[in-house]
Amino acid sequence: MALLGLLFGKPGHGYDLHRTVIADLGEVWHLSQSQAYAILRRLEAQGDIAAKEIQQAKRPARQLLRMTAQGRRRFLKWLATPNGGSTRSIRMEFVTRLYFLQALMPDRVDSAIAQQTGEAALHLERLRGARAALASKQVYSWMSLDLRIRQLEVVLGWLADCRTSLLLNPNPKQKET
Amino acid sequence: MALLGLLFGKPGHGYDLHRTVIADLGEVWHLSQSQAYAILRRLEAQGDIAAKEIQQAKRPARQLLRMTAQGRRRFLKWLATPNGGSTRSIRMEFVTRLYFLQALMPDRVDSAIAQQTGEAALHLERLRGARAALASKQVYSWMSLDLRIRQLEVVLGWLADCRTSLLLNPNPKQKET
DNA sequence: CTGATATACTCACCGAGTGAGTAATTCGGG
DNA sequence: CCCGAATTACTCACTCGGTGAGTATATCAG
Repeated sequence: MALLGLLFGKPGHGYDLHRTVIADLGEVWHLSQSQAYAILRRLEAQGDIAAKEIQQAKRPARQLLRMTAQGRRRFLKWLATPNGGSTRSIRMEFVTRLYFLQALMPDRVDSAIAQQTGEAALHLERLRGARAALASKQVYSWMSLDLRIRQLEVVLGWLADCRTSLLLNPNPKQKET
Repeated sequence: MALLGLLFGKPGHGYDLHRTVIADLGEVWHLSQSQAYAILRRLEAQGDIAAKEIQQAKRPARQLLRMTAQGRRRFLKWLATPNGGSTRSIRMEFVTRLYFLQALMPDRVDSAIAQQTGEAALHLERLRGARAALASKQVYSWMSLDLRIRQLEVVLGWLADCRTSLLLNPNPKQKET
């Protein structure tokens, strides 16, 4: 979805998309070049992006990629979908959503954070319930769940801090690594 | 490695191994049956386990699996290897190591926790360094790293709590779900 | 006696991810 | 002016993680 989103508005080449992800979201995703191309092939096969071969004088042809109408729909839908209670997906997908929201529709950043906070709080309650329901014999399941709960608690504080720092510091202008 | 470890000492069937994982480590790993069999096939291909076909009167043959000497070496090596600084691998692999350590060599539990704490603290320092080194432009990489740091801090507290609760409550006797 | 549950697997498929390789162009330095 | 290093732009082969459905038999409760 990050690769798809980078084609929002302006077409581009696989190579550049990968470089942009590295530069802007390098600590969020670890994306190898081959993986990027594999994902782009899939997006094309699904009809979310379309490629145009551009013949060049001396170099081999390059593929200019653009988002299709379907891809646009899917991207916007993804952009509005909260990321549930997995810490991992919050650290990766949710941060990525913030990246695009800030760039494309900065007025929605605040509500996205609020929405995600709600999701996380809900999930936290479910996990607390599950932890309480575990038999005392299941020590290791309990330990694992307990860690997840503590981490979600941290996420809630982090989300609040994200909100204040993004509101104080609007439009951070990325891409200038 | 969890599947391999369950064959330590006593041979067993893929079916039972899967069930044991579900029962004892259900919140640690989410392992489908087919995935379990796939992993077992790989372990066999690698020579960590060996299968013996057991013909039965009316039913189709079952595979009795046992650990090989090589598998034993690999398992014991894994059991002594700390899990670095990924919160995920701490929640999953490290907890699994504790599960086996408690069952097979309970006297090593304490030092394993201490060792893992050291690893986590080290990693935490590295992450803090990386966060400090980030350009102020890279807002989203910063956010993601910041969350990882907060989560590792939580992990350190959790590890300390694990230690006290496992020492107070030795040999929890699993498998009775 | 019949239908749910338990036992014990297999198969086909997709997505995530790595590492190496290819092939051209540009650019800086001796 | 030429050589080598970096940059641009991509491909290939492979392994691992994971899902969902299907198969076949046996047991057991109502």
